[in-house]
Amino acid sequence: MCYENKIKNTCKNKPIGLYLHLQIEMIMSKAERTKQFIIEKSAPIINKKGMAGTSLSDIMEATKLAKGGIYGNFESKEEICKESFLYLRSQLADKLNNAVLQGKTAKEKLFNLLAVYDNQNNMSDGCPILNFGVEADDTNPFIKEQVRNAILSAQKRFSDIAAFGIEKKELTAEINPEKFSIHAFTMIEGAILCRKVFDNNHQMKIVLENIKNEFERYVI
Amino acid sequence: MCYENKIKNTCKNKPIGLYLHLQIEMIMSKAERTKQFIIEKSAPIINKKGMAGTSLSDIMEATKLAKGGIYGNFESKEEICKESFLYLRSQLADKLNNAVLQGKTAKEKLFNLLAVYDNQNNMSDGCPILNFGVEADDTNPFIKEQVRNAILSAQKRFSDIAAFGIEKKELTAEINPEKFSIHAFTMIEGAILCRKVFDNNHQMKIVLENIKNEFERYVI
DNA sequence: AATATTTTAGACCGAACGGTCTATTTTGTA
DNA sequence: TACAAAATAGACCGTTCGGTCTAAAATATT
Repeated sequence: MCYENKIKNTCKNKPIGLYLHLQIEMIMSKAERTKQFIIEKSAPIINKKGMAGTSLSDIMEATKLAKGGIYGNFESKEEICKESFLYLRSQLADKLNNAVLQGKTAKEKLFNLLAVYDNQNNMSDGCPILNFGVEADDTNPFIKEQVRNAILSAQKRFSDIAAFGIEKKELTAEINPEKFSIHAFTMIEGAILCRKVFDNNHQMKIVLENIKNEFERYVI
Repeated sequence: MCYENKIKNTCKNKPIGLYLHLQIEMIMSKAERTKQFIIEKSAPIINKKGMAGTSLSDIMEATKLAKGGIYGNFESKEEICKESFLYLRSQLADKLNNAVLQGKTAKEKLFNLLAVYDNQNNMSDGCPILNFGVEADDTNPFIKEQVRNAILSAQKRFSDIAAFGIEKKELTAEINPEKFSIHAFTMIEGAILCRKVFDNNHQMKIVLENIKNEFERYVI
């Protein structure tokens, strides 16, 4: 069976295009593009059904590729899981980092950041930190370590905002950036669990309001 | 192969013993006792490795029973998973409820309750709400519903304490029991994730301190 | 357009999966 | 102690698992 039109083949010798992602596509070999394609199709499924719960046939179906097409690009299902987590993590991190960058004041930065968590479309199959973290903690040391890094980055986003607020005399020095970041992050992860289990955003709203209140308590 | 000494067989006609669990053992048939035995051995494994990640051979190994011994008492692996969750949930609920009962004042009740969450031995393979909730949300409607119930019970424990505090004039009526319970519960679940991923209790300590502070803010 | 290289399809593999069934053992009753 | 009923062992079942391999197809190079 032919598999043309599955992955558009961009000739290496084409003139450099206007858009970064097209340039990247051009630099990438066919195999690299297929690899990326497999990750993009697999990641949401693994995020949803879990690593153990996702089979190779799930991945074959999502990509419309046969076994050979998968294993020509990855050496194991495990590798697909690892790369899927890194992909999901960076996708979400980009959104969160952008949101922070859009704000000028500490308050704007925080509120923008919280808005990303508020909108479940930004993590429609759940938070990869939560999903992979819960599954990997007892079974997969590599992913466990990646989740650790992801949590620290996520918390640093919060503590950086608090520190920025202190520096800009927007907040009193009494706020403890580390503690604030831990309160915010843990509550949000708990609220993500509740959002998935209850299929509504009720508890998330209350949690985000509480984080805002904690912040406002230190506004000068 | 013989399997005596695996499960002590208590004769139905023995005089009623002093201890409730022995009485219960006597009332139970052999099959009921074996069923309970299988759950007790399987639940920690399923809690740890997940439902999809636990195989029947894992359960056979843990119980030292053959396939027939398992399937004579359960009709599917799914049923073992369901009953394992209910078992883990009730085990933990008992500890938490007891802790609350030991306290006389609202403050004592809350601090006792938090102490249970603080001690990771009380949930050595992780929180079943978190573990089962994350896996079941997209794949298992029955367990998803049970997790919903478990979350509501866990949160009610917190809001009941706040309401009790108001009633006893220990707290101002300004505390919102529902919101307080959501802040506390979501933060603790997030902290449990961090505890498992970082293999330490650092963030849990900070979270519990924050919950206490929120409570103390309303103490009259 | 011809050719060398890369990539993919899909048949194939052994192992492990969840689950069934019957002969045998253990248990409860008398 | 004998016997009926209940419970278990383990061989067996078809299916699916993750993974390999080769011939064919697509791609890159000339």
